[in-house]
Amino acid sequence: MVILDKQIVLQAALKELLNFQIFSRCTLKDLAEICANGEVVVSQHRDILYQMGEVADSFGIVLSGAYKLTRSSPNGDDTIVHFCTPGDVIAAFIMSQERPIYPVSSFAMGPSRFLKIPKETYLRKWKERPDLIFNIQSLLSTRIGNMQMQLSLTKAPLSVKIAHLLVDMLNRFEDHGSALKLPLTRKEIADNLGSSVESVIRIMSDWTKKGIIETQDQQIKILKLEKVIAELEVIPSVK
Amino acid sequence: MVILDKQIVLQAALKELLNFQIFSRCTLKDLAEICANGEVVVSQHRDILYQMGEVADSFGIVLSGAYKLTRSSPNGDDTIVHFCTPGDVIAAFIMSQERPIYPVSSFAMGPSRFLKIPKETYLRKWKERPDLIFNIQSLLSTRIGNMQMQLSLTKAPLSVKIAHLLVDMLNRFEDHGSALKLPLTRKEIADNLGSSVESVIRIMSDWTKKGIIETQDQQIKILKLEKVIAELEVIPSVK
DNA sequence: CGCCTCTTTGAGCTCAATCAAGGTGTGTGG
DNA sequence: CCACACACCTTGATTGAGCTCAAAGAGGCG
Repeated sequence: MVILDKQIVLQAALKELLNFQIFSRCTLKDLAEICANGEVVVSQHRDILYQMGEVADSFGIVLSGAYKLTRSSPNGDDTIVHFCTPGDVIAAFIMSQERPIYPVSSFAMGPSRFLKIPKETYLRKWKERPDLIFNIQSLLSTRIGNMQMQLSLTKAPLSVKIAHLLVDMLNRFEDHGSALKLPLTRKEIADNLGSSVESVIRIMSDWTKKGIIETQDQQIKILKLEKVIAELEVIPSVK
Repeated sequence: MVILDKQIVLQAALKELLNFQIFSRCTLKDLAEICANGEVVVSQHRDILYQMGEVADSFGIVLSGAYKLTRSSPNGDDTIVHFCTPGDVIAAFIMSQERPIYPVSSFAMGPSRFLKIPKETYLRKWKERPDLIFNIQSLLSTRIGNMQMQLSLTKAPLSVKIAHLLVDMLNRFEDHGSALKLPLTRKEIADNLGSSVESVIRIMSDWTKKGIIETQDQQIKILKLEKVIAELEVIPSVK
């Protein structure tokens, strides 16, 4: 009975996958193969999905909600390396390694769902499909592009970085209006940008006062997108 | 005659490729296929290989020397996104896109050599070889790992970042002793770490005075590796 | 010889980190 | 049900690492 349930849930998940670009050219039958022995994981806020350093025996795709990828340093503070939103793959890149190790930890941000696929399926099914690999590669290069952008912003003032992050996050959920569809705390923003919570708060409070953004229940809403984008163009005067 | 020359040069280059891990499992015959219509580009210091924003019709592998990947911002300062050393591929990740555009510019650092391969060869030969694609993917994930590491160092003091960079660069040329095998200016270090030249100089001058490093002709030599590594562990005291 | 790149040093200033303290809402165990 | 812990947000005061600006010396090159 439980097994039957799982099958049903999996079937439903497969249909969801069709919406994501990576699988846009797949049929349901394809997906059934590709996701063989897959399992839908339902996570609560702050649940851990993968632990950095563990041997990686599975990977997967974010179905709904969001997961943050963190890398913890010896002392307390960890860095958020990436926010994974629906359609994002987690750990797929390392599946082709001999004995893969998760390079980062993954935590759920709010209630989320994840389609977990065993490594074996990857080796047996994914490897044979260049089209899939390329799609993953293009996801990867998007990710790299983002990171490069972030790196090139290191010299920029904090307000620019925050603005950039908000705009970026908003773009991912284009269809859902001006509110970020995931609970994003100021601490998380700080951990992602490599700054302190207090500084982030100071800037965002300012924006809130000016009516540029609004926060309710950790759901950030951007009221005046133009103003946020204007922040991005605060380029120090060039001679 | 010229063509013959080119063929000879190419043949020699193919042999060099055998030393790199990506091709470790290839035969010379394989390589001849993979590098069909390839061409060895000889670059001088500061020569540009690829221009950010241009349509990408070729990619390739660094044979010797080094290239820096830079991303220039609207105002003057550009960021160095990656240092490519022998065995590194450039632009291979974007070859599978419809109409790829170089996302960064590539400049030679000192005299360097690059094996340039047309996009067409990629589409006809590389695509069919999952093993190659995986090797590229693993290069990519190494690159991502590095960037993540760099991101997680954003909060660290500048000295830690510099130390990290030096150790990282040294590890790439493991066999060649304690000197970095590429001309690396302080400006370039600054551009890579997102800091100012002056700050980099201040820290490195200090190290030079202490006899930890030595610079001759932009060749940085690490005299006391332990001391540099010790810098990495300057973890702010935790309560 | 003038131009360019790279390095160096000093002085002043600024952004954001740190420290400190307080507020709110939620879960949890006595 | 209260107390306590915990996660998150907020504000103020202080401080320092590193940026900016300025000025100059040292090769290398056409």
